[in-house]
Amino acid sequence: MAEQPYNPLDSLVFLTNRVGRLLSSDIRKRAGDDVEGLYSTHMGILVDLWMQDGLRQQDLVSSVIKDKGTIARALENLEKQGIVTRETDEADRRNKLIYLTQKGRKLKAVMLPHALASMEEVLEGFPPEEVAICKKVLRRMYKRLTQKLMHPVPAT
Amino acid sequence: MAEQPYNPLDSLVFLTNRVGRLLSSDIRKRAGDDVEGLYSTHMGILVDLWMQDGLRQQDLVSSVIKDKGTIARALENLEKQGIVTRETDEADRRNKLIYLTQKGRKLKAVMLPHALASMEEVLEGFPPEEVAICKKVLRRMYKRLTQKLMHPVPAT
DNA sequence: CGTTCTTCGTTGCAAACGCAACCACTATTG
DNA sequence: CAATAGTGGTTGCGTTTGCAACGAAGAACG
Repeated sequence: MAEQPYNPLDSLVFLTNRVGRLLSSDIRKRAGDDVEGLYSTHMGILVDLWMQDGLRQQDLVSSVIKDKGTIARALENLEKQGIVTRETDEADRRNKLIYLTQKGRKLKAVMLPHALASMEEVLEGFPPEEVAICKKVLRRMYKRLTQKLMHPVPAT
Repeated sequence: MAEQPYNPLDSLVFLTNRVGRLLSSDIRKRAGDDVEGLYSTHMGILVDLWMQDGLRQQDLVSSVIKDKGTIARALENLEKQGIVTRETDEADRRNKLIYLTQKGRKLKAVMLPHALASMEEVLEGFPPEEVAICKKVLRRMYKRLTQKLMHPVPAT
């Protein structure tokens, strides 16, 4: 079999994964004590709740893309830290609705400057219109991938 | 304090992390049994070795962005599976050089079609020139972030 | 209604992870 | 060339993770 030509640097799978990890890691370093005890799963959950408070636990599972058990225990942890509360949905008692506490909402204001500072440094000197297109493409990919997750295409 | 306006969908940290995870997850599903027993850390290591065989273990630590212990044990696992070999570098006996076995190289050919199929589906209908710009921006970010990792800027 | 099927959250378990302490080897300095 | 500092890899420990089995609540069907 011929050698497969494949350069990961040309692959969006590789690039998004590595850049994502590096950015998270950079922001985490900047934040230092501000994120004491907050793991990447916790951050993922928080970001979702910052977008929309009161999500169902199941929404977080599909959004953060981790196991339900993992999310359950991460929420348990966040609840202990006083960052979120979990309430049974009385309209459908199977669901639990997750709400940020004041402390949880405050964390957003704490994290934001670190994230902005990191992005500014990394993107310095990049043509803004190219960055805009990059975001646009990623947003479209994100949308399509999450939709696919909801309605998986049966094997053909 | 005023409410912080922040939409994660505008943030490259959020987008790269989520899209990266979703793509990996999609490819993993497609690959099925082909990646039996291969975790994300393993895949990260393999991709690096596919780019350049015979890397030092330390190179993998900084590239995959995981703890040295984690990489050490992942390599131990891959070695047991007969996918890589580890040899002490006689030029500097502190280093260990990691080489793909034939089985390890073969995995590249196995994974590639899954990755390509996934990307094709996700990017269907996207303007190619926009995708190209997206990759270009990510590549630049990747380069800058890894360089920063090697030569961290002292706190100012 | 009662039975069955599905969805959502929890829990037990083994594997993987990050952190820190450690050992082996090399480089640097006097 | 001896003493010290620095780099690379391993190992122990507590925590997190994914998987699978389970239980509780609602939906669908007769």
